[in-house]
Amino acid sequence: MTLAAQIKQVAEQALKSLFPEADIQPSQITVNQTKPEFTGDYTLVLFPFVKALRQKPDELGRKLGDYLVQQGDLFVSYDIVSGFLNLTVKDEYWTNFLVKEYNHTSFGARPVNGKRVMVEYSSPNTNKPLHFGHLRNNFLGYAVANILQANGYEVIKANLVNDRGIHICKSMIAWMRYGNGATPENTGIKGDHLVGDYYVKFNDIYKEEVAALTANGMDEATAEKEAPIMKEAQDLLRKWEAGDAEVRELWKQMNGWVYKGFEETYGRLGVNFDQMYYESDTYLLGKSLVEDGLKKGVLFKKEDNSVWIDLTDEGLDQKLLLRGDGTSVYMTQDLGTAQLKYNDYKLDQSIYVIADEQNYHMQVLKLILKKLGEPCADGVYHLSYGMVELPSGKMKSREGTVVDADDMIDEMIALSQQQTEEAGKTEGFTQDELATLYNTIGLGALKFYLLRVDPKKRMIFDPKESIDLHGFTATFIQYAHARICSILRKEQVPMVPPAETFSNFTSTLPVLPAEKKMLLILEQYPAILENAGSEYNPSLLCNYCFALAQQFNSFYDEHSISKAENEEKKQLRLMLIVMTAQVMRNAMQLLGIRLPEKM
RNA sequence: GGUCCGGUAGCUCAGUUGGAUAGAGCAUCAGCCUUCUAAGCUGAGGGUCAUUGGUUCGAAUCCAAUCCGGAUCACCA
Repeated sequence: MTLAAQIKQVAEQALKSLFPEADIQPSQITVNQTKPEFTGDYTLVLFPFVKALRQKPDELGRKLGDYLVQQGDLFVSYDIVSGFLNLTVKDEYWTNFLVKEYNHTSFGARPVNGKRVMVEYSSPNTNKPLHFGHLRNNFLGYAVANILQANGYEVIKANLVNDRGIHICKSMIAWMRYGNGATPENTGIKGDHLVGDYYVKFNDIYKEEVAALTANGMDEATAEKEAPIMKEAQDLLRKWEAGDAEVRELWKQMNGWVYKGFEETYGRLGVNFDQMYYESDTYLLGKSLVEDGLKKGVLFKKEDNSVWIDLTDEGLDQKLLLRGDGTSVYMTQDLGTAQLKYNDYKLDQSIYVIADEQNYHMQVLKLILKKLGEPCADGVYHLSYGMVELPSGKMKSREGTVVDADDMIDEMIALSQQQTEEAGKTEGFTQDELATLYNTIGLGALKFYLLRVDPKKRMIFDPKESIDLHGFTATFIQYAHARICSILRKEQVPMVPPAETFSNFTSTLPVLPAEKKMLLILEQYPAILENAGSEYNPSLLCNYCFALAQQFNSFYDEHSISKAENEEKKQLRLMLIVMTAQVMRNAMQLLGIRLPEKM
């Protein structure tokens, strides 16, 4: 149990035994960390009780404070400041905590809870390369999956690839018309980029053709439908659906190029998947669900034979589930895929990492599953995140106004190289080690930049401003970690010392303020990790790690570790920094960010 | 128009069920490297928490209304 929770419990007990006649609700008890300008570690707010107990705040505080200090073994003293009971925890608690946990490699992780959850993320279209917005999705999904795992869940990372449909046909038709047999091999262009180039080409030609038609007097709406290249793309889609061998062959080939490109990018990003789903396999699913729904009377048919669900009593609209000709729509296949996932893995929870533009769709999906009585319905959770936009607005791959993911990675690595060289910190590294270091710093900065903001908030990225390597960044945390490792190397203490290393440590001296600040924050890690899991919010770990590194840097500045005042302080501080580095590594690893031992 | 999300320092963002004088980073300014890594530390300036009203011992936080920004409401995916 966390210290804050313990204090809450002890306070409740104290109130009950001091005022047995009063009705104290646990929810009334608020325990906060004491503000730095007051003495104390944790603070109990007295106001909620003054009325019920008919006590003046300060009197109540004295009674409570006396009781807590005398009866319990947690506090050494208390202080009352206008209605706030500031409690100081015994040094003994802190040193015991440190000795017990300093080399605990999985500190904060929770035991397996027997629940299985799928995190679907990335889910790219195969007609273009990944851009900056996809990065947020990938980092978020990967981090949330790790965080849930650390919270005891069995996690399956899934990727539902949108490999069929009109978008890929657009790339295909442009390649057929203008490609001259271009391949990644004979052009040297990465496969996903090559296919993306033809997607852009399609849109250029399409625009020209529409312009030509309107110039001849056709109205725009008709022109958009009648443009030859669009009709050819649609024709291609029909052929694809009919199983035309030639079309399928080209489709397979071009998708193959894209997959190879994606694989490379995923590798650089450090993300991976346990289960791939392809829409070409799943797009026909869901029809049987619709049939069942009709039988159950949950769905209804219109005159033209199309199938609908009425959600007006939920404040929503009617939603189409099957076209008049019996073909399925997006929602139909999503229903089927939800069922498929559930049947494949018997999931307790199914998380979809999808941008907030699909909030309505996901809300409706869950609702329909519920109305159909599907067991997977309750577990469906939309992890909705805000889109990454440019100062000029949304990124549009059709118009080529995107920040490409591969380019961004290259830029970040180059930036970290440049700044490392400028700082003159390249000595003592081999070329290979430097390459690894630049990668660690560059990708760390990129990931942290995208993960540090509350997922549901949209964010604006200005490509003109490079991502900072100072302040609230991964670099800051990496640097603190490297400093710790440097001390440990010097003192010949392993990163994870065996239990006997500090077995002769005994605590006799007071814990100093800077030391206690670190212990306070370290003790809070398990609670932060749990929160990050229950809220699906990696940014909590970003904030936490930054605060921890900040605290360490202040500590480092104020107290020497190697040349501590005496042996006891040296040992205590070594344990302190061992644990700090361990917690940093654990938390950052969940975010997919590595911490160098030297930088 | 309906629904949902957001509005906190010049900029980017924290602020965990309502708690003390609203905090970080960037940028600006002033200090700190014969001492474990200065990618760091210390300090200063900078705020009508969009607006108004309400709830109460207490509101950035809860409620209502208004203003601004965004998303969505397809026989698209």
